[in-house]
Order: sequence, then structure tokens, then C-alpha cells
Amino acid sequence: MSKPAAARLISKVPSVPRVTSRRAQYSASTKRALIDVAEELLTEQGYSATSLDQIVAGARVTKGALYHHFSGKQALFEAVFERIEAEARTAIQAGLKGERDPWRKAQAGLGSFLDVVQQPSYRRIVIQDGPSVLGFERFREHEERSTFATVVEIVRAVLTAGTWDLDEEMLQTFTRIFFGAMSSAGESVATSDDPAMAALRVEAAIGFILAGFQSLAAAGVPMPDPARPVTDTQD
Amino acid sequence: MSKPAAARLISKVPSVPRVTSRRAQYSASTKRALIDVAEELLTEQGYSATSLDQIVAGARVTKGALYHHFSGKQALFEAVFERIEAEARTAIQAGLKGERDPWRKAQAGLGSFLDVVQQPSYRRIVIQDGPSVLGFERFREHEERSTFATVVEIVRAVLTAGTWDLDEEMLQTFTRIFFGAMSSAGESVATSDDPAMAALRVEAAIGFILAGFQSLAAAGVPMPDPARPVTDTQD
DNA sequence: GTGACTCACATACTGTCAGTACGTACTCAG
DNA sequence: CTGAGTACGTACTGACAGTATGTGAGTCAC
Repeated sequence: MSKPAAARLISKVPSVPRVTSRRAQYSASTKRALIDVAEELLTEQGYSATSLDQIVAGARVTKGALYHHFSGKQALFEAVFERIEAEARTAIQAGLKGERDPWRKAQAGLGSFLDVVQQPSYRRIVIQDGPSVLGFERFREHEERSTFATVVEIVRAVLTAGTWDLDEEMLQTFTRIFFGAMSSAGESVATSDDPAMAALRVEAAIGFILAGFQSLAAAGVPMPDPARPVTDTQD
Repeated sequence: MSKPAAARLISKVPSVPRVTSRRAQYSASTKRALIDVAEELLTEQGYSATSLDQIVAGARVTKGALYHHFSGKQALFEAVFERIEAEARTAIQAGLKGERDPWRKAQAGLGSFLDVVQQPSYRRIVIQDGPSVLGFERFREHEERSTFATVVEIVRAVLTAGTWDLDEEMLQTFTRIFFGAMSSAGESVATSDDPAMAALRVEAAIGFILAGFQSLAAAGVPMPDPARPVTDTQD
């Protein structure tokens, strides 16, 4: 009994033209199954508490299959990580759709981010285990390409709307700050007893900070330039 | 040879009154040695890449000694973690000393925080491995008791100086936001090619945000209250 | 001082798990 | 039909966290 049955589940092979072979479909299916099971177990138990034996058992294959598709445990983790982050990115960008005003765009982006960050898989795999398993370098690289890249554009829109002309360095700095603020705030929302209320508070607080920006813009206060000494900003 | 010589290094046993027994001193010394070696190796290699065999070899004891003092690898990590965080806290509070004005206090606190966050041991053990090894719950508990507690007081001072009366919930929210902002900014400083310049940029950016607060305070803009529906703060 | 007792380790072992080496069935091009 | 390559399965190894148990050096009561 239970000879590890490889993948099936390819229900409707279209009798129409052969674009990929059945073998390739089987292969892709087992790879997907591995990622699916891994995501579930990694979310529930975390990286170190999840064994490869558990994963391959859940996917009804053996370690041979796993090591055929992935170079190791970390690579499998990274595949799961990438999928979750990609989903998060599209969710956030979907929330931005339609918003034209930079300030409202920022608020909308924050809202969808606060939704994303409450998903257990995102919290556990991306936020909690991500930096440790991938190392900070690789983690940062992923970030830059996904959610962070989205935040950069929002912050850019907000700051240029404030009529400040900014060099790229300061834009990066502001984005890092806002990104960190949102991550930390999102985490407090996720762990709150009343996430909905906590989310409202976060949105209010960030809104207040943005209002401060608007106030400074209205008053014509210039963006500080750390390249020049502090004393006199203008001659 | 090389029978694992237990701790010595108790150089000057005072012939004066017995406050602790020699045994207790030996014991405390080997415990310290374990924590010292563990901190070094954990900083260099990270948690999972550091084996207990390495640590006990470095401390010139055996696993028996380690498991006598600590319940396991995680407990040893936590001891190291606590010491590093305690040092960070005192360093930050030392930087606050003397500053009376809340706004200057915030800037000073930020400055010392940016110093702390550049230490390899803090970055690796607290920021990178901490959440994953301890789990988010325990990590948060440590945070609340150390650096976070300091930030709460700074933020409270700043906000009350802005003449806003705030409920505790919003204070917590603002603190979370600032704490996250500082952590993320600090990390970008630490990984920067030119940390000194990056630190200046971060200080300028946070200063700008604080200036926004001051501007709102001057204009008499009230603190938003998410408990009540959105009132129009804009023109 | 001397035995009893306990603490602070050391030694030897076990179970678990990531990773590897190698065999094999199945598919597909020619 | 056949050789080749893919997509696995099986069996094993080394490393490592944790445990069970032994032991000798302090410490203390008398």
C-alpha cells in the first residue's frame, strides 16, 4: 500500500495542442505541491520546527523529489517566501488602483499593507523567519524588489506633491523610515486584541504625520540637506 | 592532557569576609565564559550556524557545564540577548542624560540609537536572529522592557510638549511607529557605505517629521481621535 | 579532622534531521 | 524500438541538540 504516489491531479488534460508534455505537467504539479505544503507547515510551525520529512510526507513524495526541485531546505523556504511576497505586492498595488491624489494614495497603500501584514503566512515567513533564514542581505534584496519598491513610489509622490525637490538619497531615507514605521505598526495591529481598532489608530497616526508634512509645505519650510552644515540653510 | 580545565581567573580572592563561596565564584565565572564565547560566535556566525560544541570548546568546558547553567541552546541565546539589550539600553539612556527639552531629547536618543544599531552584536543577535529564535512574543516582551520603554517616554515627552493630551493607546501607537522607523532607519545606516552620512540623513529626516509636529502644534491642529468618525482637518 | 552530602561539572550515548549517492521507472525524440 | 534524460525513490551518512549517568572537588555538621 501507499507506494508514494507521485503527483496526479492533472484533471483535464486538454486534447488540444501539446504545449507542455505530461511529464512537465506532473513535475510542475509536484513542485507546486511541495511549495503548498511547505507554506502551510512553515506558517504553522516556523522554519526550524518544520522538517523536510514532514513536508515530503504532506506532499506524498520523498526527499528525492524535493532535492530534485530545490537545492535544499533554504531554497524551498525562499520559493515559499517569494510567492507570499509576490501576492502581498499585488494585493497592495490593487489597493492603490484608482487613487490619484498622492496623499490619498498613501493612505490607501497603508490600508492594504495593514491588511497584508495580518496574514499569518506573511507575518511568520516574511517578517519573523525571513531575515534569519535568508540572511539580511538576501532579505533586503527581496524587499527592494517587492513591497519596498511600491513604498518608494508612494513616498516620492507625496514628497514631490509637497513641492520639495529631493535628491534620491533623501527619498531612500524617507522611504526606509516610512517602511519601518509601517512594518512595526502593522505588526502591532496584527498582535492587537482589536485589530480593526488598532488599524484605525495607525491610520490616524500616520495621517497626522502626513498632515505635518502638508503643514510644512504650506509654510514653505525647505527640506533639510544634511550635506550642508546645519547653521544657515539659505543665504 | 588538556583535561577540560574548568574556570579559574579568579585572581584576587579577598581574604576579607566570605560573601560568596569559592565554588560560587568558579561557577559564575564559567557561566560568564559561556556567555562571552557564545556572544562572539553568535555574532560572527548566527544562531543556526553556531554549534554548542564550538561554544563549549571556546569556553574550555563540556556540554555538561553548559546544560548545568542553561536549559538549552535557546536559553543560552536568550542570556546573550538580554545582556546585549541591557547594554544598549544603558547606552541610549546615557545619551539622553542632561537633555531637558523634549525635542532635543528625541534627537539625542535617536543619535545614540543609531550608534547602538551599528554594533554587529546588536544587529545580528537582537535584530536578525532575535525574533526567529525567541519567537515574536518573547521578543516583544524583551523589547517592551528595554529600548521600547525608553522610546515611550521620549515620545510621551514630545507629544505632551506639543500640548496634545493623548490617551495611552495613541501614545503606544505613535511609539510603535517611531520605534519601527528608527529600527529600519538604523539598519539602513548600518548597511550603508557611508554610515556617518547616512546617520546625518536619518537625523535630518526625523527632524523634519518632528518639525511637522511642531508646526501642527503651533497651528493648534488637534490630535486625531480614531474613536470618533473622521472629522475634516483639511481645507 | 572526618565523614556525609551536594554542587559543578565531565563522559558517553541517543534521536533527529539535513543532505548525499545511487538506483530506476517512465517519457519522449529520432 | 532504442538510447538518453528526466523525475523521482531508497538507503545511507555526518552533524548536532539534548540526555543519562558518573565523579571529584568543595562545603558543612559534628
